[in-house]
Amino acid sequence: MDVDLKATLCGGQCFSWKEKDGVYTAVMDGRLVSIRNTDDIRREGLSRYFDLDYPYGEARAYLASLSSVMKQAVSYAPGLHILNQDEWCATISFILSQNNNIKRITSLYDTLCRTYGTSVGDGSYAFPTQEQLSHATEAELRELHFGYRSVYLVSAAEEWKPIPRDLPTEEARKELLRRKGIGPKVADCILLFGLHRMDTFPMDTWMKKVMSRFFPGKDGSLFAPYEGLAQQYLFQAMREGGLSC
DNA sequence: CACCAGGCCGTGC
DNA sequence: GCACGGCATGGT
Repeated sequence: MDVDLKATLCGGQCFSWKEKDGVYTAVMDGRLVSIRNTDDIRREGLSRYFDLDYPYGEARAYLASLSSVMKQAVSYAPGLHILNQDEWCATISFILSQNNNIKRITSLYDTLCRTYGTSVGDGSYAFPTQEQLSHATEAELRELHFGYRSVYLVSAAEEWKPIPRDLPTEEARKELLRRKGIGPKVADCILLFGLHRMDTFPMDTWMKKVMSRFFPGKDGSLFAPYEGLAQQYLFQAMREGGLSC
C-alpha cells in the first residue's frame, strides 16, 4: 500500500513539510526535496525516513482485529506511516508543541529555520543544528514569540546529547524526563517520532478524549506491540471527526 | 469575555 | 504521591 502523504506529513508528527497542489516539499539533509507519491520517496532516497520497510500490513491487520473503533481509525488513513525523524529536530519540535496547536507549532518551527538555519536557496532554510541554535538567547526567542518555551529551547541546545540507540525505552524515557521542558507527553513524542520506539503511546488532550470515550480504564498497552502506530491512527481520526459511536 | 491547543514546572499538602 | 495555578501566544 502507498504511503498516505497527507496523514503522514501533515498529522502532527513533523512540522517541516509544505503541501501545494499535491506536492509535498521540505528541506532534507541540506537540500530541498519535493515528492508526490511513494515512487518519489524511493527515487529521493527517503525510504528509511518514510519507514517503508516496517510491516505496516501486519500491524494494520492486528490493530483492526482488536476493536471496531480501532478498525474504524485504521480505515480512516491506512497508509499512515511513523516517520524516522532526526532526534535533535524531533526534540526541539515537541518542546515547541506543548500546550500549542499544530498550525502554530509549524509557524514557530519555520521561524527557527529562517532565523537560525542555513539557507538552501529559493527562500528555504534547513532546520538549525544544535550549534546554530546554541547562539539563540532567551530574550531573543521571546521577541520571536516563543513565550515560556524560550528557556526550554536554550536549555535543550546547551545540554543536548543523543540517546544511545540500544537504550531500552523505559530508561530512555527517564533520561528525557530529566531535561528541562520535557515531561511525559513530550518525552513519548520524542521516543516515537525521533527514535521510532513503537512501544510508546503519547497522551495529549486529544488522546485523553479518545481513551476516556472509547477505551475507558485502558491504556496504550492495549495495542502492544504497536502502541505508537495505534496512537497515531486514533489521534488523526479523532481530530478530523472520523470516529463515531 | 471565555476556552482551547500534541503540557510542564513549582508549590503545597 | 497527587492536585492546583501560572505560564506565552494566537485562534475561535
